[in-house]
Amino acid sequence: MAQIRDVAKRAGVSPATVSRAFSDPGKLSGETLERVLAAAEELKYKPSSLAQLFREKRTNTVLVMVPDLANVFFARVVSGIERVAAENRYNLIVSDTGDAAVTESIGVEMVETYRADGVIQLGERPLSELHPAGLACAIPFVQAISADPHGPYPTVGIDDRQAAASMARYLLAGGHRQIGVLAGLEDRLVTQARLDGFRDALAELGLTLDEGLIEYGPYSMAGGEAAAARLLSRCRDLTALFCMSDEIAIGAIRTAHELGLALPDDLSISGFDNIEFGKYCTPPLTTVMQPAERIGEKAMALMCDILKGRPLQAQHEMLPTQLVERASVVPIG
Amino acid sequence: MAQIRDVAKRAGVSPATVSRAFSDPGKLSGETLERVLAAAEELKYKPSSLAQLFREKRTNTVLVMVPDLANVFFARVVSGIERVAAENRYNLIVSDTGDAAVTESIGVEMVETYRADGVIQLGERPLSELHPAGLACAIPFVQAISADPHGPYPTVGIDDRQAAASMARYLLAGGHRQIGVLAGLEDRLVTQARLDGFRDALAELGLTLDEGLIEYGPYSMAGGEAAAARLLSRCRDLTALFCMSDEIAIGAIRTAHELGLALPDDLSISGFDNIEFGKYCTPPLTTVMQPAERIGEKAMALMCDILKGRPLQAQHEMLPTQLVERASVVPIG
DNA sequence: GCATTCAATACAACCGGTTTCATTGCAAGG
DNA sequence: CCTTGCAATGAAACCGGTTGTATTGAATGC
Repeated sequence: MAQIRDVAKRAGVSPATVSRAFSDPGKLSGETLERVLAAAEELKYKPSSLAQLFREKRTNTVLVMVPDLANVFFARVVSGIERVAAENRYNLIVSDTGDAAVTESIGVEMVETYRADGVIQLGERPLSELHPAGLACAIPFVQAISADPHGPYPTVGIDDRQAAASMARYLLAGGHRQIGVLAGLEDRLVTQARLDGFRDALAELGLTLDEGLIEYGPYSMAGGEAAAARLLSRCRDLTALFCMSDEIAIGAIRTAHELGLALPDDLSISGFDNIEFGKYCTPPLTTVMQPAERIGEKAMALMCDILKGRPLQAQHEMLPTQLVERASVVPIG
Repeated sequence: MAQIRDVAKRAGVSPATVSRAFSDPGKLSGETLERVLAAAEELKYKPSSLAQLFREKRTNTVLVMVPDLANVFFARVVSGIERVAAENRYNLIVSDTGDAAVTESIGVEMVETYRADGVIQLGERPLSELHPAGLACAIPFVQAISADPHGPYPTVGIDDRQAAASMARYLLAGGHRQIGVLAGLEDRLVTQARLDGFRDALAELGLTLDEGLIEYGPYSMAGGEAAAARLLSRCRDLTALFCMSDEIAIGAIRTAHELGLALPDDLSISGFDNIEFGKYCTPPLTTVMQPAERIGEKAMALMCDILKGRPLQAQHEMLPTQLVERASVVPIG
């Protein structure tokens, strides 16, 4: 691979001039510029990113920490991040953090050792636990999805409480009163926020949530399948299931089918997220749309702002959700 | 951030000694080593990866080019790649190439400009088209999924022809003779390979494939939905649908439901890939398991071999598939 | 006791760009 | 005509590690 010195020699100029030909062409006389570019072209010269980045002390790379890459919802968010990253000529290092609790520290280390300029965290694993004091300032950090809007760092997500409340109202408007809740993992903020939303909607009708109708479990199809089995065997008079994610709902649908229930007439089931599969369920899943790609795009845009030193317009972006009416929820009776 | 010189000064040694303390501790006397490590610890010294990589002319990074990140199947492959990459301390730059045809060249450029050490390409987009002459030698390159086993570079995948044949035999053994084929995109090698497998199975019974029963379309749920609609309106006596991917099959199931068909009795539908959602379809999808994670793992392992200069055991890995019997295919009658 | 050898460590070059500062040369102004 | 100023370019330092080579000193052998 040709180097800058080779080009300089061929063009009869100094390396500095070649460097300037690319970074600040206006500084050169037209004739010199032409000669340099021609020489670079002939030698197929491309600056070594490694050398450039070393000099600049930047990596042009953002680390994205994903709890589960195989999860369609996260994959869509990453897809959105990817788009904006490409536009801004950033690379993405994608790390599947799995369920290990320690992995956050690698994010900090990646930045400290100059492997990434910033970290985007998907899902709920606040780095602040590890760097309690002013993490937001210490390293460029953005959290997306199920973010704590009261945390110290910028976040992008939806108003989980509001969104859950809207779905709950929809179920209640259909006359449902015995509504089981297939919540996700109990210790997640997002779970609590959505439960709060559900309670809000109940409260508007003067009702309260029967804690016995809540069944917790992993945010996955298998988790939903199992949770539904537990809940449905315990409570036999439910008319609807409020699921905290589409995957949980899909698992619940399977369980319901296996119990011989006719959906949606015997049991209404609602989801959350609006993953593509929902449309292809039997019956098609009524759910709350979360703008996954746009959340990713916004998160990366925020990261770009931070990295370029621009002031943030907002610390906590809340993107609009939308209730998607399909066939899995019907009015009672 | 503390630098190597700071540590050297504090430990009363030269920077070279500090460097060796990490890269080759055996070279130092026990006492010196201890002093250096203590100093590094106190200053919280971490070597700058940027400087190291620049010196080494390596990036410790592999570029993964994915046609569609939001596709669950690809996501699982990436997940497998990720695992092996992490084990070998490689970073992944993930690039969603979308449907643009030119994006391959960025892979080459990424390597040439020292942004990545090698490229793993998922799906069918042979870089060889751009670098016809001995690409395999020019840059470290591995292709996974629907790979051409006769190409010039290492590949990891399955025996598509064989796998398709096994599913076809299963359908035929169930007595099906009027089998529609929801093929993917016609111009893909993988599509042709699976069609060949289907023909093989027919030939074993002295039958030939009626080209009129093939319907091409995108490898997606929407594609399957549309293709099924076209095929089913054209051919009314089909007893089974052989789909080239689970997503296509899922789309077909939706169409069949909408046409009022009772599945699987009126129509058997088979998939290909074994994505998680297949198990949760109604009816649960009979399909061919492709070991997505293992393909990813193997692809990254191959890449590691190449990058470490180890000889490859095999140029073309074919991982075993397995027929997954569920409820969407039943014998005729 | 002196030469030889080897372990331990320091010195300095190097990776390939970018950038600061110095230098040159030409044009404009007094 | 000489000075001043600016545009264009070159020389060299620099980023922060790694590594080849030189150096030192102690141990070993004869």
